[in-house]
Amino acid sequence: MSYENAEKITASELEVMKLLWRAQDALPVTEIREELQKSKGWEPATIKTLVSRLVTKGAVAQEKRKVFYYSPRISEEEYRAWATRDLIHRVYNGRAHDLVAALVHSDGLTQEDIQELRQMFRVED
Amino acid sequence: MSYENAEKITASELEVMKLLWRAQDALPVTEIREELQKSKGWEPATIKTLVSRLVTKGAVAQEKRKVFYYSPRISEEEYRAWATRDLIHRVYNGRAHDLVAALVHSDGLTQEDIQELRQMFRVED
DNA sequence: CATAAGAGTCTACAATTGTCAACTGCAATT
DNA sequence: AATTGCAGTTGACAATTGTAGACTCTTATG
Repeated sequence: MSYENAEKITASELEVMKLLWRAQDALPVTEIREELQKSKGWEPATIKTLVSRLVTKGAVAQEKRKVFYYSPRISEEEYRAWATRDLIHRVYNGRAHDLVAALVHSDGLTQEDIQELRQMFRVED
Repeated sequence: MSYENAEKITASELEVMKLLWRAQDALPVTEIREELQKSKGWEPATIKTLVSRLVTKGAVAQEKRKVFYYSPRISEEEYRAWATRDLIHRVYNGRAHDLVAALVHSDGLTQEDIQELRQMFRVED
């Protein structure tokens, strides 16, 4: 499933997705709750809502066992690709290379990053 | 004024900002309206709302003449920097170079883009 | 088997966003 | 001076988002 036509994932929902992406297997709500309660300070109810909305949106699959187990239906890479294209269109008027230019000139990259990127560009052909 | 503490600019509002960034001088609503009515099909009321909200948010300045003239208070570069940092944090867990990696591997860049980027990285030191 | 914990579902509610209409006052034109 | 058009302001309203409580039904445990 590509992210193309999927509904938009919101910032809060994205935190759930990131957790699911990090996990290798499907997770029961229990684990999702434990994690996000600690890291985000969210109430269990909030977490349950987010997971439900993600299921409704088709971004997360639920698998019935004793209890539902949840796993991502879109990969982090797909989402990243979409989010990046979205940024390029919305903010950079579709010019991908303007984004990279901005990156290079910003202080967002460390000297090491720049080195790495050079490496990357050398390797890519 | 840096964008750091400014309130978030929404997608619709961004269209107004882009117009103001393109214009060299401050613009009266008349011109903003004409442009966006054509390009976006928005009603005058909608456009007026967006401009007002941007003024309230501090993203746009109004200068009193016969009629108010509007101009950006934050530059496109500042906004781009902010939006890009935001993407990197939200989606790439703070790893700027992961973003570039994704870009390089995506089909978002043409072969020419890649050439250009190489150039960029060569020049940058 | 009775009971408690908590997963799953439903409902809620304020803030934000996308869209726009109505009113009000000034300014140009007759 | 009277009229008309439109800038500026206020209000509106539905959809989305962030955040969470309440209720129900299942399942593990005494």
